[in-house]
Amino acid sequence: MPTRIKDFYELVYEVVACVPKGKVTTYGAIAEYLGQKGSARLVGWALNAVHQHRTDIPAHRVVNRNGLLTGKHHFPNPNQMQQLLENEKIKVVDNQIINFEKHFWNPVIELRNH
DNA sequence: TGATTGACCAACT
DNA sequence: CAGTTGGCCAATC
Repeated sequence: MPTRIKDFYELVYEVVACVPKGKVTTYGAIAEYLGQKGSARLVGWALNAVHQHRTDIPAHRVVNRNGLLTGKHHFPNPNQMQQLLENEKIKVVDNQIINFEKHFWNPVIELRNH
């Protein structure tokens, strides 16, 4: 079992860790930032095991392109994801982020020269 | 080693 | 408008 994290995972974690408080991003945006637009599923895979490698990654700030909390069931406590978002002034109704566009944080733009 | 699946997305039917 | 398909890559069976 490798003690080192896969490069792809590292990149995903780094991007997620750079998401400011009160902002959210999407799987597709991260994949696009990594230059692999079609690999959004890999971002999901990376986050699936995120808690096994890094427990300090705000995975609750990553949702699908609809602003839907598709990954909440993969949290230790599904309610925690929504709770954390609401704790950051992000309103969530019916597993969906209100004013998602307003809270959207695009790594491609924010980290373009990073 | 081949087949299947997965916290996705976009295009097509 | 809803369901299907293709694509991308890694992990599991």
